[in-house]
Amino acid sequence: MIRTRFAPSPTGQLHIGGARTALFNWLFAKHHKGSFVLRIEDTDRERSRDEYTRGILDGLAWLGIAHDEGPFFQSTRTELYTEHALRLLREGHAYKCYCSVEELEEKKKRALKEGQKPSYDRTCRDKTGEQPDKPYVIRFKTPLSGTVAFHDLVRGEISFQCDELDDLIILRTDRTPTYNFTVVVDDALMGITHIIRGDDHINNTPRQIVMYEALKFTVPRFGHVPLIHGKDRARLSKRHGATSLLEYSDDGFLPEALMNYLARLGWAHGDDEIFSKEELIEKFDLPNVGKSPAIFDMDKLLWLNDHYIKSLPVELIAERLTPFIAALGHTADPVKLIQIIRNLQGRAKTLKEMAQMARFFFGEEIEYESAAKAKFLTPAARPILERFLNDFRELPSLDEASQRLLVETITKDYGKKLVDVIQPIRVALSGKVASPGIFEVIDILGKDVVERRIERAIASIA
RNA sequence: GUCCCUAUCGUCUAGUUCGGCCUAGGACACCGGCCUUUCAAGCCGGCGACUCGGGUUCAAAUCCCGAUGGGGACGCCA
Repeated sequence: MIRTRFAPSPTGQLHIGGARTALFNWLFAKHHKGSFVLRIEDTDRERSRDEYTRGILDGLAWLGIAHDEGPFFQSTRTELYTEHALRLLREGHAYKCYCSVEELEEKKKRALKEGQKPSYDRTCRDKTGEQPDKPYVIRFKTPLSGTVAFHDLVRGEISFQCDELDDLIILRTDRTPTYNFTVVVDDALMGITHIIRGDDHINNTPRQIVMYEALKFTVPRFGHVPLIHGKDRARLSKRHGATSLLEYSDDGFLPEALMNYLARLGWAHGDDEIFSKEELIEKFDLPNVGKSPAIFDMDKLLWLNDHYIKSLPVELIAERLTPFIAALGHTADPVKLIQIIRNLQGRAKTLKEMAQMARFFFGEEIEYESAAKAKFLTPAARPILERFLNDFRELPSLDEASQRLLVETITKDYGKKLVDVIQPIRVALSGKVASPGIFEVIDILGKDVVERRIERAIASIA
């Protein structure tokens, strides 16, 4: 059975790149009827924070990615790593290194200056004898020669010369394990069959493979997916806008849209653009993943979000929109809310924007946009509004046909165009020059509110 | 500096495995038109790319080599 994992470190928010890696792992596992494991790599105790772990968990849940096993925390598994590190030491695959941080820093600087690669010079590799009073780290004995090659599931053959690799620290002075070691131990012990991760890990792969071999573990398959870049073609970071997954939630994006977008970043299935979660599981596979980095394109995400706002069931949109309405200080009548959404679908690209647009449907007082008032709430418009108000009071029904007849009659009587009558009304009711269809607005607002707002608009002209 | 990865419209990509069906397809964005009570949406149309140079071949976006561009990695971070 295929087993994949997502192994973030809780040293920051779950960002778009991480989320996509998680998504690919999850889709790959689901596609092959396998299992998806979540593991939190919190071996850096300085920088790991519980709030980030929570953020990662919440983010994945929001996106709709559910892990089958875990979350496992590396901080609870330290004995395991120590045990295997000691085993390597015993079997001659690792050694104690007494070099101090300062010495190493010095050596590196010198090497770089002389145009050499800044890797560890293996001073302690062949030293014999203990130095009981000195602190030490345990380093892995990387083979000195030969090549390490592997078949990458998205890139094909990749090989490295062993002399490019240096002897990595696997246990720190304080006996805590380091990343390249824990990842090997855990992936092996957890039975991970396919490691799908960002291509920034390609360089780590040969180092890890030699450890798998020394530990006599089965080497898993690797697939390195390209990183996501910002507009400047550099790795995505804070300055590229919303980078935490949950920020997209707060900004009014739908998880359906984000999942669809993320999946299409670096992966394609012919010319298809729209994929439900089920379709993604059915169609996703590693051979279709591209090799070059993709640039995050907000416009396309917005387009997809817009698409899902229009196509998901209104009830679902209502449920998702409610918190945004609440954030603006309003509560919506469920029936009315559905009506409002139907009129705003196709106009708003995000839930946040939709709530903003829906604002005038709520509350008693509305504010006029100054440009709108200046242009349409004019002395010239006053008689039209008065006439409308007068006739509207007598209107027996708010259905579109009755309303249309009324507005058209006024238009004809004044020798105007439809737009000349409707715009002042629109501003009177919404405060803005742009709104959903005016008859729909009137219907949603209801007779009383319409009358009061027209009265107020007339009074405002004065 | 060294190593590794990568290269089709502005962006995401199809096509590359098995060279001809590619005068390179789709989508986003952009521009124009239609529709129209505003704004959107929708519909129709337009702009727009095989990084470059050598090969191989009757034929190359597709295969080979090189250059260049871009990215990543070189931590007692993950």
